[in-house]
Amino acid sequence: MIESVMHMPGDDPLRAIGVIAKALDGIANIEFKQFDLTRGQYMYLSRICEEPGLTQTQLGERIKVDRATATRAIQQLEAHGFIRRENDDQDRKQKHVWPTEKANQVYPRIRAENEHSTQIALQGFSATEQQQVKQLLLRMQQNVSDNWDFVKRGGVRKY
Amino acid sequence: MIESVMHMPGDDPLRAIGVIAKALDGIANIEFKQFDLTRGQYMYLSRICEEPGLTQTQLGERIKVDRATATRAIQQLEAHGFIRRENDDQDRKQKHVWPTEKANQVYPRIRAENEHSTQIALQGFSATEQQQVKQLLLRMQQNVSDNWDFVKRGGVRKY
DNA sequence: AATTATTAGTTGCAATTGCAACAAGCAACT
DNA sequence: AGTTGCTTGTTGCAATTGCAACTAATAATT
Repeated sequence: MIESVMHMPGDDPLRAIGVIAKALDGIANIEFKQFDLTRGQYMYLSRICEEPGLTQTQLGERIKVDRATATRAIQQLEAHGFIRRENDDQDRKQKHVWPTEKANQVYPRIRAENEHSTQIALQGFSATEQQQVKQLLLRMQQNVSDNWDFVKRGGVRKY
Repeated sequence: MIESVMHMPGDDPLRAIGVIAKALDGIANIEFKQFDLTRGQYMYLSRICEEPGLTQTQLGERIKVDRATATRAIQQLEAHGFIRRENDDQDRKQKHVWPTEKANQVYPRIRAENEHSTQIALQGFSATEQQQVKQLLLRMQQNVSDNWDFVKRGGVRKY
C-alpha cells in the first residue's frame, strides 16, 4: 500500500512537463488563429524570426519534429507569405529559411502571448524560484536532446 | 544590442518545456510501437491504468486533449483490446474507462520507459535539484490548468 | 576517377487531430 | 409539467503528422 503510493506517478516531472506543454500548445494554437497561423506554426515562425537563415534541418531539430513535418510546415508558411526559402550557396541540398515582413509583424504578438503564459505559469514563484526553474529546465533540455536524435535516427535505447 | 540580448528567448522556460515534451513524446511513440501502441496512446493508457474508472472527460482534461481527440483515442484503445468502456450508473451521458489485462501487461513497460527518460533528463541533478524541479513543475502545471480550460471553452485571455 | 554511403528535402499513404455541428441526457428555470 | 440551457460523447470534414520511399547532392571509400 505504502509502496504503491511511493511509486505513483503523481510527482513525475516528465508527466508534468507533458501536461504543461500540451496545455500551452492548445492555448497558443487557439489564440494565434487570429493571425492566420495554423496548428504549431508559431513554433516555426518564432525560431525563424529569431534566427533568420536557419536551414530546415536545424529548424526541425530545434523544435524536435520529423523532417517531413518540418518540410510541410515550412512549405505552408512560405505559401502564406510568412517566410521565403533559399538554397545554400555551398551545398545545394540545404535550404535556408528567412522571415518576411509579414512574419516580423506577427512575431511580437507571439512573444506577448508567450510572456503572458509565462506569467501565468510562474505565478506565485519567487525571483529565485523563477531563476531556478529556468536553469533546471535548460539542463533537462540539453540532457534529452541527444536521446531524441539517437532514437529518431533508429537507435534503440536499453532499459 | 544589449536589450536585444536581454529579451532573446534563450532562457524561456516555456520553450524549454515545449522542446523537452516534444522530444520525449517523439521518443516514446517510437519505442512503444513494439507494444502495438500508436501515437500518443501511451498517455491515455497510463492514466487509465493508474485511475481505473475515469470518465472520458476526466481523462481528456488530465492530458489536455480535445474532447473529439479523446473520444477517438479511447475508441481505438477499446478496439485493440486495451480498455473497456461502461456508461455511468447515474448519468448516462458519461462513460467510464477501465483497463483490460492487456493494458495491465503493457503498463509496466510504459513505466520503465518513463523512468529511463526521467533518468536521462535529470542526469547531473543533485537530489535537492531533483526535488526542486518536481515541485516547481507541479506548481506550474496547476498554474496553467485553469487557463487551458478557460481558453478551450471559448474564453479569451487579455494581454 | 569511379563507386558506395550518407544526407537534406520531398512526397505518397494512412493515421491522428481539432473545429464545428449534432444527438442524447441532464440541470435549471418558468 | 414544459421549456430552455448546458454537458458528454460522437462524427464529418479538412488539416496536420510521421513512416517509408524517393531524388538529388555531397561525403567517404576504393
